[in-house]
Amino acid sequence: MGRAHPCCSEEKKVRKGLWSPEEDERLATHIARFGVSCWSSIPELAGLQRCGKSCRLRWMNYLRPDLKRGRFSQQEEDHIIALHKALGNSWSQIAARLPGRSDNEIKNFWNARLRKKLRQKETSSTAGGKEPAASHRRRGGGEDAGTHPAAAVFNPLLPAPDQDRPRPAAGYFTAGAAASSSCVNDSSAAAATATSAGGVLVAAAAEPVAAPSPASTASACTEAGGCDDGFLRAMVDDASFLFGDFDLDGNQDGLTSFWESHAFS
DNA sequence: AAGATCAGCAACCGCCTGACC
DNA sequence: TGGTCAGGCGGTTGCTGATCT
Repeated sequence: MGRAHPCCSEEKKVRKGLWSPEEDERLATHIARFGVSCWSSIPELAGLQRCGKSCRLRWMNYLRPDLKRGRFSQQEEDHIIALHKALGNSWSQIAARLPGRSDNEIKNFWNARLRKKLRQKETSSTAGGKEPAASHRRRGGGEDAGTHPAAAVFNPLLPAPDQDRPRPAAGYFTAGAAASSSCVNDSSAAAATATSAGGVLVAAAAEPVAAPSPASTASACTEAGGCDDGFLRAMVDDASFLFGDFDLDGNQDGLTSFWESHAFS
C-alpha cells in the first residue's frame, strides 16, 4: 500500500488548501440531505473539486454537527491527560471518549499546549523555576477559536442550544461509511447500518425523497427504493441548526443567507 | 509603525487496515 | 488467495493572526 489514493491523484483536478464557505456549504448540504455512503463519490455528487479524503476530513474535524469546539475546559484537559497516559497517541480513541471533540482538535491541543505544559511542569519541578515567558504569550482569545476565520462562523452557534437538545451520537452521519470500507451499493445494508450506528434514527421509511443517484442515497434509502425520511429529516434538522433553515425540497435560502450574514470580516 | 516571533489550527501526507472482487 | 480500493489514523506542515520588541 502507501500509494496515492486514486481520488487524490494528480490525474483529477482537485483543489487543496483552506475550504471556502461555499465548499463547506456544498458539503454540509449534501451530507445533510443524502448522508455519507462513499466519501470518494461525494466530491462529484456535491459538486466539489476536492478529494474524498479531504471531504471526510473536513466533515469529521469541522462540519460535523456534534462538534462543540471552543476552548477546552479544565475538566476536559484533565481528561485528555489521563486518557493520553492510558492510551498514548491514539487520538481517535481519546476523541471517542471526549464527546464533541475531534481527534485532530485533541491532537492539536495536545501538541500545542499540554505537552509543553507537562514539560514545563517537569522542568519546574526539577529546577523549581518559573514559567517560561512563552507561556503567557497568548493570542487574544486564542483557545476559544474565535479568531480563525472559519472557526468564527460556527462557534457562536454550537454551544448554547446544544445543551438541552438531544443529538445523534457521534458517527451518525458517517454510519454509512462505517458500514464498510468500500462504497456500499447495497442500500438496505447501508441504511440498516446507519440506523444501528446512529442509535436514534427512525427505521421506518416514510415518503420517498427524490435522490440524484444510487450512491448518494445509500445510507438513507431502503432497498425498495424508499428513502428513510426520518433519517433525512434528522440530518436536515441538524444541518438547519448549523446553517439556518432549508428544506428537503432544495430550498437553501437559509443556508445561503447564513453564509452571507456571517461573512468573514 | 513595522518587523519578528509565537501560538493555534486547518489541512495534507503517508501508511495501515479491512472489505470486496 | 492475492490484488485493489476506500476509510481511518497519526504525524507533520504551513498559514493566519496576535503579541512582543
